[in-house]
Amino acid sequence: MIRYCNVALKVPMKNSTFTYSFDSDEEILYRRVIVPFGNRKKELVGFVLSVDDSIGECGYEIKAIKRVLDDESVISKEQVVLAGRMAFLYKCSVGEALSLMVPNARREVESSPLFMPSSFKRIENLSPDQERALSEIREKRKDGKRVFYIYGVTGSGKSEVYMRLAEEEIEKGRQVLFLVPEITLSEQVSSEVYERFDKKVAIMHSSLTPSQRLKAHRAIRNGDVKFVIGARSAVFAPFENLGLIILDEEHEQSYKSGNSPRYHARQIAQMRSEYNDALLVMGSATPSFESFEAMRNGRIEEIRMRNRIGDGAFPTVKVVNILSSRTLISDALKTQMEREFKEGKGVILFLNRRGYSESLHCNTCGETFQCPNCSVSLTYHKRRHRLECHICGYSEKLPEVCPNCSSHDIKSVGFGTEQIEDEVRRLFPFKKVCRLDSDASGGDRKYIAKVLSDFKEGRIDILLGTQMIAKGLNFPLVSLVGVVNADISLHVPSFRANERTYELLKQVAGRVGRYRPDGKVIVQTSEVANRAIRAIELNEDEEFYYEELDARRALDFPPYSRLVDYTLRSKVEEKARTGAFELERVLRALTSKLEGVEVYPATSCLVERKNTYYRYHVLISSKEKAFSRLLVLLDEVEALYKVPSGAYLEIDVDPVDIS
DNA sequence: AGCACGCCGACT
DNA sequence: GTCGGCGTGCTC
Repeated sequence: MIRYCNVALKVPMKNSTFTYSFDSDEEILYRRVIVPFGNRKKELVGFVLSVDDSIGECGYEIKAIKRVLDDESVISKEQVVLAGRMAFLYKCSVGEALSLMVPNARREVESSPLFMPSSFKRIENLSPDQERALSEIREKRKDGKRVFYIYGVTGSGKSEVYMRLAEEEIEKGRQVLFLVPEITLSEQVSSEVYERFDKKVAIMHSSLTPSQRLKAHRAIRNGDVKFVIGARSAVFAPFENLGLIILDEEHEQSYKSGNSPRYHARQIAQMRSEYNDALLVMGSATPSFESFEAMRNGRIEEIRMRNRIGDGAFPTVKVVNILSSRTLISDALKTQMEREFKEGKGVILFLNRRGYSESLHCNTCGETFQCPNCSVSLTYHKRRHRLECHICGYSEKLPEVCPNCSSHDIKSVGFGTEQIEDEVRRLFPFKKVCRLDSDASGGDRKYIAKVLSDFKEGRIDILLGTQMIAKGLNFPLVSLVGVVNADISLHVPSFRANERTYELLKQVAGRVGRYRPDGKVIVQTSEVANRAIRAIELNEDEEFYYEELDARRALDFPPYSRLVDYTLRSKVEEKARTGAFELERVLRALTSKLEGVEVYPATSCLVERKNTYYRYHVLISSKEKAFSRLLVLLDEVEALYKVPSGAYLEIDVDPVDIS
């Protein structure tokens, strides 16, 4: 019998579902099929979303499904609902959203600093904070609350709270999803997880092979797996009976996807929690402003954990003004390092910039060495004798002379970890120094693990690194962390600069003092009066949030507004620019009657040219109450605005950063 | 996003 | 005269 199917295709059109006929009695709902499409050479893979015996009058020819790919359904009702909600929120097609949820699709790259949950071993004696957190969540859950946030300092023992909740859910026969910023589980930690959950565990590595991935999906879907741990994309795992989602390190940017559809794992987790009536427990020592505000107005239940387990104490923070300093390492930092060495202890130095110097300039003609593909200067990497673009990866041999005027008089401006390494070796010639950043490690997990264990065991005196050493790692013996320059994150032109700086410093400070009372943090900065710096110095966390929130409210920025960012790119600058102005006009007209929505003038992006593309963007800000009506209106953009040929339009709803 | 159709410039 | 540039429009 001939039946008619709605098939969702992975095409970037508003309506991505098309009707195809299918001449067989085979059950094909929620399976993938191969269909012809337009005049394309290769046929497309689509998802069958519904099957009907008849179809109404239509003005087009209905083509037949060529082949059925699966012998069972590969998506669930929940995932179809989720894809629909994603299409509406992120302005992608249903087919694009669904493609994220099946294992075979080319896997997206998830990148973020190292993350190592300390341990998943069961702790028998809970701290008072842990006991209270658990009973509060249980109580309020009974009262119908579903979304919780464990706002707890580093070392307060959030992990064990998560694990207890997970055990309880699994006991009830439900499944648990544990989201982390990045999976870098050591052998030891993963075997702890397997042991704790009776091997009914799936660890969603970014480096799983397609067949391992498929196997994991099957096991999750048929319930063999009870506990899934994974990064961003694991939020789409095909649970049949989801009872709990844990979102650890909620503030982490890596939860937001960098490519279309630009979903946020936190938002997806919210949707799935709602659909399944599953408990959602987020946690961090430095909540995002969105979540802080949500706790404040009661949309999320706040669970505080203010105390460190055992003898852990908060490090004392000393801020050193380097505004007029000529040295990279201040006397204060140097002196304290010497003291640490006298006690036989190691020191961590943190700097948020790779390479030797930020850029090179010719003193004769004034030329700055720029990337040929991007509008940024090239970073000098001394060890490799190369200039590199940190945006597109372009790299060239260090020129002997200025390519513009052949002068030898070239100076470097700004410093990175390589230069600090040289300086530290000069200051402490007899100490063992090791630099750990993505250049030094080359992403080699083994090498990283070796360096970290060498440092922990005292074979390295000074560990110098970027973000890579700032997060999640734990160094029990270290009592001094030096932040070489906190200005770098402060000076990025973003409304989140303070938030990012605060978060980073707090995380860095969390590396010391977890198990000791004498931790010290020295922060070198030229902005000693900055709110984020002051908050770290004085340990005034909530004050910082309140002050920064006031500033956000005054400017109508998140969390007091929602943002939608359209970016138009083209290799021809004129097309990108005029195209963006036209888009601005269309958006303005479209939203003119909508109260609480503002369209900002089109401007070039912060990095105007990226990977040979010129980029312009149009930003829309919306009050929460107008946001869903805005989303409805934005569905019209495709029809009202035609993208110039050779130009590409991308949309980012709730961007974490506007660039 | 593809892919073909279609209408104007310099080549065997 | 044709090859081919990429602007335009459609895809069940």
